[in-house]
Amino acid sequence: MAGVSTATVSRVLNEPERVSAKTRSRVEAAVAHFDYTPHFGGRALASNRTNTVGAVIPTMENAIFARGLQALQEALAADGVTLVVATSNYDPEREAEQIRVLLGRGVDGLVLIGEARDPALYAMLERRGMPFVLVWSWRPDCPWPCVGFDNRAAARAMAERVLDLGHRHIAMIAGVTRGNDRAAARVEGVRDALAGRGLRLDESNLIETPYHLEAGAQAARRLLADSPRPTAIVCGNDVLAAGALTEVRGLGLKAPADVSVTGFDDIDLAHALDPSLTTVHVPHRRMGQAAAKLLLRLRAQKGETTNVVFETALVERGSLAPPGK
Amino acid sequence: MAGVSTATVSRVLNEPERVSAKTRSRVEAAVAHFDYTPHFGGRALASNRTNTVGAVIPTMENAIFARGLQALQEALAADGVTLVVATSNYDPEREAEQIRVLLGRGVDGLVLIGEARDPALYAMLERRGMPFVLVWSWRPDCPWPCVGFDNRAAARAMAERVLDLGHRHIAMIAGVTRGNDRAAARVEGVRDALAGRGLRLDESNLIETPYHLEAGAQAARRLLADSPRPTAIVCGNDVLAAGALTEVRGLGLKAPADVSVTGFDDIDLAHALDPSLTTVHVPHRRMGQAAAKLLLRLRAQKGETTNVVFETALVERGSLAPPGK
DNA sequence: GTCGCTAATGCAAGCGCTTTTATTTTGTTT
DNA sequence: AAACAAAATAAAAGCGCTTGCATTAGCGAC
Repeated sequence: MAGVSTATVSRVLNEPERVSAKTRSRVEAAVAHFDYTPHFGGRALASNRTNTVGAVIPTMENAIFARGLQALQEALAADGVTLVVATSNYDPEREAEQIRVLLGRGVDGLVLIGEARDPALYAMLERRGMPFVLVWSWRPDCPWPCVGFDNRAAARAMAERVLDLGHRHIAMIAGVTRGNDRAAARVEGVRDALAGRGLRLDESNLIETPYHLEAGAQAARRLLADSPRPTAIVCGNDVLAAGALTEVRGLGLKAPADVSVTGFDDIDLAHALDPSLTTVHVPHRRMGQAAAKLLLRLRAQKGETTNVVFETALVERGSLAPPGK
Repeated sequence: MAGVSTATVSRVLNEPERVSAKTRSRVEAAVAHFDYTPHFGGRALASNRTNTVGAVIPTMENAIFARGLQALQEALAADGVTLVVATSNYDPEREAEQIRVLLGRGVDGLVLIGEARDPALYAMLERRGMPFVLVWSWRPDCPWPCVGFDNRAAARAMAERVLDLGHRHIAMIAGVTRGNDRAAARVEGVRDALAGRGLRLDESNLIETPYHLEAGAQAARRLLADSPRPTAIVCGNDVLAAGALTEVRGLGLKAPADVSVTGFDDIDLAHALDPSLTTVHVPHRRMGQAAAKLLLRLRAQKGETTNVVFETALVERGSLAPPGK
């Protein structure tokens, strides 16, 4: 209709500046008239690019990843890149499988949560030259491009604050650490803090459990049945902490008077609780944006990779107080 | 390597039963050996199918859609279909744009939230023969394939329960109704209930606001500044209700003694609150599964479409009580 | 007007797969 | 063992786009 070859149409769509203004407007008119959309497959086949990146997250069901993901998506969209999200349900095998699915879908980049992962998988990604970035996790000498924060140091800081307030009998409700370096690092951080005061987190004071409200509640029930009761429960995550708080109330106890509770992540819900939750604030959105930026850079040129580390902040709210207060 | 033509490889991958066991295993060995993944673009180009469906949701940031989406994704994955999610941030123009992006990505089906939408958009989808299903919304004579529940009836039932308990001065915090039929239907439902008792929801007792904790809190502050105070605040959504509850506490009032609060959606958080939230339970997961099933059917054959309606249930928890109790 | 140079466009060769059609192999029947 | 049918495989033609290269148009200088 515009009286030009398909090559010109292609150029109008992809590099408009290479086409004269006159032809371009004619082509654009035809495109608009026929409501034409380029065929994705043809495009992918010819250019060997899909302008798609994939992310595998543990779950969409709790809000932990939602905000960061949203920011990631927005930042990618600004560069015309679409985000495809898959979930692993915190299962390493399932994660590997989902990564394969995404590769099969021709993504040209990956965002993965955390670092703990079969080396063979990393090898495969490198062999294929697939750019990827790890988010949510960071440690001083991580060999992969990553954007995150120091889970261990943050957990340590939180536990130290709890100790500073005078707590000595501290229990922890952690996420499942298998295949989850963040959960594991948070446990280590708490151990670090306790060790600094000559204390230790023995087995009876540490419960690992999936990140669900109900699981947090159950864990709290078990911990609080102990005698003497712990005076503080440090949780690996806000959802667990929310569950714990609910259970504290359910047992007829008062937080923080009878037992203090702390969380991690600072999801919205944290200050809707009563008492509002003392937790570790994590800059979800900025992490998502930084991840997008880094991944786009990796994709464009195999340039140097600069890992990005964010600071976390301890947010003190009502759920933490000195013991017996 | 397997000594067969590409045609045979293709068959092994797509219709294994059409290939003899011997050749098949040879091909599979070669596939495994070279870690071969079919090229997505080639596939899409040749078969004109991407095995991808798109969903446009308002936001990932609050948990409302997370669970349903997760279920949708799982159900689609069981059929080898990948879900691509885009967000509109409750903005109709942005939604239209995202739909175009997804079409451009060659999705072969769409899941959209709610029904309110430019007719031209529906026309375009039909013209292209693009299968789609509407979720989260249902009304008796919806002309499009939909899977949802009757928001209006559910809101009405909730408001009637509030009235039954003796409340007469009822206020409402609703979501923004522009381009959001669910939010609008919920307001209508509350109006219906009030009208049934000869009452009405006048302007000073209805605040429309985005679905955020903080917005809910602010709205509650304004409503509770009224004199006399409303004895019950019906919220269009659990997040708003959580914000309202926080504010009630912040004002030094007690729920439900001074003011009852109700929500809608029954997100997890609802029973972690104190008081726990009386709300309308919505079968998110089942909705997601049903949407997947319907969409896959539509995609396979342009057969008859049976809309699916789910029942909602009023879940009474601590935040609702008779006035002054 | 012709020439040379650059900018704009067209030509045509794939990209890696699926699918129809043709051919070969295998198995069955007589 | 020949003849045939059925099953398995190969051959080859695209699918709709991008892109390197060839061609043409446009334009200023002589």
